[in-house]
Amino acid sequence: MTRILVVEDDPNLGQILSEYLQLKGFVTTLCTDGEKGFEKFKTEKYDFCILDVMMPKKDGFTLAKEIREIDKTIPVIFLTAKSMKEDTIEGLKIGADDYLTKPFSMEELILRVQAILRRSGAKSDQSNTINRFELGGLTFHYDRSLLERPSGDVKLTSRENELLKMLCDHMNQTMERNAALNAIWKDDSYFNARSMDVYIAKLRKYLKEEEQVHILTVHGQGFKLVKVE
Amino acid sequence: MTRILVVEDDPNLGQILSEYLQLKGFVTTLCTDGEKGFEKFKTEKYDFCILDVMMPKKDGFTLAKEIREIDKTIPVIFLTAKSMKEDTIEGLKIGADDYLTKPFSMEELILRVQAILRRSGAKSDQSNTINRFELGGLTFHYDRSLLERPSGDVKLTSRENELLKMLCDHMNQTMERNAALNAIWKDDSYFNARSMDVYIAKLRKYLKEEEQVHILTVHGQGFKLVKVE
DNA sequence: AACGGTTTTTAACCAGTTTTAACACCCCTA
DNA sequence: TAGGGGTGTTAAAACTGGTTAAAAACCGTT
Repeated sequence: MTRILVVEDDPNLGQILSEYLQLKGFVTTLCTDGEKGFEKFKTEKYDFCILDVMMPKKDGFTLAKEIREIDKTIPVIFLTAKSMKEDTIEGLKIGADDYLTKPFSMEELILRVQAILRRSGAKSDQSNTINRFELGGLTFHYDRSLLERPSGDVKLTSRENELLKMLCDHMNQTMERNAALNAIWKDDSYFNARSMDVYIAKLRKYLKEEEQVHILTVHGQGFKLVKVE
Repeated sequence: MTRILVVEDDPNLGQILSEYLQLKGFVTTLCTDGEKGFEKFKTEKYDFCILDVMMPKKDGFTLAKEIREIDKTIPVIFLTAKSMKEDTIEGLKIGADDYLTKPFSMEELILRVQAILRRSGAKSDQSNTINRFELGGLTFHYDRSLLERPSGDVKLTSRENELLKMLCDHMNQTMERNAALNAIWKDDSYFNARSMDVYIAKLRKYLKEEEQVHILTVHGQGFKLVKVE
């Protein structure tokens, strides 16, 4: 799971950006100015920042500088309206990982984010991710692809494992179909969608014995892993 | 020391490039087509790639794709005659770190190389590979091709040794099939893939007595050496 | 060059995983 | 309440990997 902090003062663009990233399987937080962005960054854990350069109250460069004081290695992409030389230089000094000049295509943004994540290696995906989930009387170990149950453990296949992980990451929230498909199947085609339905059925079978936990469908949207305390 | 692989089909440009980089303190290898470039990459260790996009036999994108299967994090700069949009997208998909459109100044190239190296951190010094891995109650000595076990040590053959090393280097992450095949077998053909499966089975047999450690398969992707603490 | 032991590849068959397909059912809306 | 799209379920098909053993390649020694 990759959590992205999006700070963009244009609410429309910010919304579109945020939703598109979620569709592609990322978890995002949107802030509309630099100060709010910094508050968010201090209270929650993020793996990636996408920052507008020109913003009221606190500009993107200043924000990046402050963020980098807390986390020196977090990847940062700047969004900038102009492609001026001094902007580029300034950004590089702070340690920007990439630049996008408005207007840009969503596809290009996604590709750049993925390129940077690939380069920065698995260290972020690794240490940040939760590996153990308590599901009532069951325990799910993502790293071991194992679901521990009183009635006997289940070795999960990789698809089962990824899907259950994603449901757990969205515990008590709706996990959108397209987000899961893009994150796990890398493509939200019709057949992959049906494939996912098959896996949901399998997971339901595994979880059946634990009454406190079940996967419910949100018609037309996705699935929700519900845990009753 | 930073070793740069330069693949450029124009011998004049390639020569100038190569010499200029050497002047700046880099160690370079020049290849004049994609196939030769890939051969070089497989047999020697590099820290950086500068690839021409349009080349005979094997273009820069294809080459980069193959290189990235072996080393996912190695920085790549493309040299391209045109600055077309689809080229950019295609390059980003593969994970380009930067672009230079011909003609470019040598100075600009150097600056971009340095910027990327600064960004990707001081991990260029990989000449010191780890030789000893603790696998629960077992100890794997790569340099001695030896797996120490309570029940008796195992002398590993070179394929066993390389494969176990690669799994250990990717501890708790997925080691991709193609990456291993290209790195160890130097070729990801069908039969080599099957050969690898045979070796995975052998390693599993050696590791069987240690419950904390096992190789699990990530269907369609590769294998993951998991260590439970 | 021929031998014997070791390592690696090839082959065949089997087992497990994932996708596709088909059909039934449900939910929403016109 | 009829219709269409979304979902549940099951089973077969397609694909990928596990296992074993024999064949081939390799290597040092004679």
